[in-house]
Amino acid sequence: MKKKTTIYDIAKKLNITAATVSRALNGNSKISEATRKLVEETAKEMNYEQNRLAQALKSGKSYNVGVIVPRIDSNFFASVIRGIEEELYPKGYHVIICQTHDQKSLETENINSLLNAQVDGVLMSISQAQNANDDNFDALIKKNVPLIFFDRKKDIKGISSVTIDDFKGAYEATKHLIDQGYKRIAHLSNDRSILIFKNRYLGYKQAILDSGLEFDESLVIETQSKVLEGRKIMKQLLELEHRPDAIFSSSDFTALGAIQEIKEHGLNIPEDISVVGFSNEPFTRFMELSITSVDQSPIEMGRLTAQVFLEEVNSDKRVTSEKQVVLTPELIVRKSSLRTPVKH
Amino acid sequence: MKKKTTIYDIAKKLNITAATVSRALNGNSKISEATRKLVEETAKEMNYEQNRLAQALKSGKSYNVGVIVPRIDSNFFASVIRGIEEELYPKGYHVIICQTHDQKSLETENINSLLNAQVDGVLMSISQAQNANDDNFDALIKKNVPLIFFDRKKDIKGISSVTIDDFKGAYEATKHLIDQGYKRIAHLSNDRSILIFKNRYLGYKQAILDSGLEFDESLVIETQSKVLEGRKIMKQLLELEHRPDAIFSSSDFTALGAIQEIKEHGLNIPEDISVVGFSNEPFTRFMELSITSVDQSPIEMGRLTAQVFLEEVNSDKRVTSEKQVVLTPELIVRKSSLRTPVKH
DNA sequence: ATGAAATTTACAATCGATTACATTATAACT
DNA sequence: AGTTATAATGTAATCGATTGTAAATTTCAT
Repeated sequence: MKKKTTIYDIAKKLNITAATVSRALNGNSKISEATRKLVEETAKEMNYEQNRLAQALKSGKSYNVGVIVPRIDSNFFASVIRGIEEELYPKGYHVIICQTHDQKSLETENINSLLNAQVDGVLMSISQAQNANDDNFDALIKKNVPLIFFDRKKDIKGISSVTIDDFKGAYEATKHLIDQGYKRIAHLSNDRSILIFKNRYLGYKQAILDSGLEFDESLVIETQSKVLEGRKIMKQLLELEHRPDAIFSSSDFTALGAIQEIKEHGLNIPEDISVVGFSNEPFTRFMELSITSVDQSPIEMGRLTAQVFLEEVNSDKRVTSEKQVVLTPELIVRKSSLRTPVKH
Repeated sequence: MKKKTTIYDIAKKLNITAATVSRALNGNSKISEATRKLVEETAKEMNYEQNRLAQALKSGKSYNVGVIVPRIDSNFFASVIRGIEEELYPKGYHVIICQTHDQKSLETENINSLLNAQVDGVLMSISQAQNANDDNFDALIKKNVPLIFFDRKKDIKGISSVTIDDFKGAYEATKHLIDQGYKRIAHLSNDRSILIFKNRYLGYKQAILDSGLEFDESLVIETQSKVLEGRKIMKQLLELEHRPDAIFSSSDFTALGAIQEIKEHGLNIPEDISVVGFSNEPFTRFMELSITSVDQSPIEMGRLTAQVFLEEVNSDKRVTSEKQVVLTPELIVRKSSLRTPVKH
């Protein structure tokens, strides 16, 4: 590598001190207009670029933030990340993305690895908890590294978060099914120690109770957000003596699996069984049988998460006033749940 | 933040020098077993963690590498990244992921931004070129920062790359269509200044020529890898006087768009028109009408790319022997192109 | 013209880890 | 015992940028 020009090189060339160069470049008010201009020009001339590592060492800030998500090949997380980048890049931050693949061990590894890389903060969506302890976050909290949850959060005192109103999203999705005349609505849930899934479950339950339908706990099945899991569960449901006539899934992926299984059994959607997903993944729109889903405005979520981080990192006070931002979800009705209007 | 313990703290506690601590921790052979153990123990005791920034400054290595891709919400790129991470994490590297969204300007921005962050190398899949100049890479090359292309490459002297044999993949896909009896095969191409698209085009062309079919340049359409673009183009093709009876698309996304449009026109797949995509995105398998596609073994590609990087970065010699790794693609035949065997 | 105030720039320490070189302690050998 | 080889540790410079404090220079008023 060609050796980079440093402020010392500039200083030598101009017969001044590195200190002056540094101040000139940083807009320190104690520097005369004349030298500032001179310095800036020669800096450009010599292709000077600030050595971030040196600056990081001095300031204690790396201008790197870690983003931890279960996976990046879902449109939802990819979009959140995009939102985060849009907000953080202009401020000079870089984003290090880590995937947990929903494994607690990888989550731990990622956190340590990010701490080791001296990140200025961690924005994360937690993975499914194999067990209940939160040692993972302890390391972050102990070191006082700003931690912000988005979407999949845990309630931890003092930790900010940006989420959507999952209860409301689930409630409206379920209500939509009820309004369409479906009576026996199953719910494909997920690990309910993660709040979003708990809230989706609660929203579903409340909608059923509010409508006077019978709530049947046996129609709530906990599974993972994977197509094949959806198929497996749906198969079981279809074999029930009194099978459901609608599915509200907490994930688009399981919803997709369910749809495949239903078709394979020769049933029609939405005539025989209706399906609603969650997240508004692009494929829900692109399917021939487009899937009704709940949009979570992921880019907006990413932007907000980044903003909360910036606020925290820029507040010199240790006020750590925890902030809970909650977005409103939007139900997108598509073919998979829309019964053709009854013909007279 | 709690102040971290440094090697000086350890040194003070043991009444030795920071230098000794450093050497002990780094396994320098000039340190006695006794003090080494002592140092290691107290380090653990005091929760010592190496300050990467300081080390980076001293060594000139940041242990960060940049990965630039058009987007991360495609399974292909997400998987390549996963492969890269699997290879690089154990070696202590971190991966900074940047998206270009196929915009040249963002590509430029990302490269500069990564250089500014002092990355030790850049692994990238180039975005569509709005124009022909390669100034983007010049900055990297000039600074002698290891650059490695994967998948979407440009031929630049001295730059290594990891790709698949796109020609072969396209050839076999097209041959498969010909073998199925299709005679008028259109090709949805993409910016052919990017080699993968050029090679897919050439493979398609060669397969047609080899089979004795007539090659019709007007059946080759250049478009972008988006569902809606696929629809648009397909609409035009269907309006042709002598419309194609098969489509070989260089992208799964345009293939999907094409399929939607074909169905909307009341035609049957694969009876009336057959469709083959490229990349083996998960949705190609999950569709009710599963889509024939070409698998690119993305995780393997990622791992190999990372390996090539490690080789380059660890070779103190400036040998810069460029390395071209080429993987073999695999055609996955599915419903969208498989004619039911003729019944007698 | 002279002292005080204001402005500008230089000096030197610092962030934490690494490392060439110097120094001390220990062992070995004649 | 004396000399040398060897092992173990210390000293101090270095990476590049920042910043409190000191010093130099200029400006201004009298």
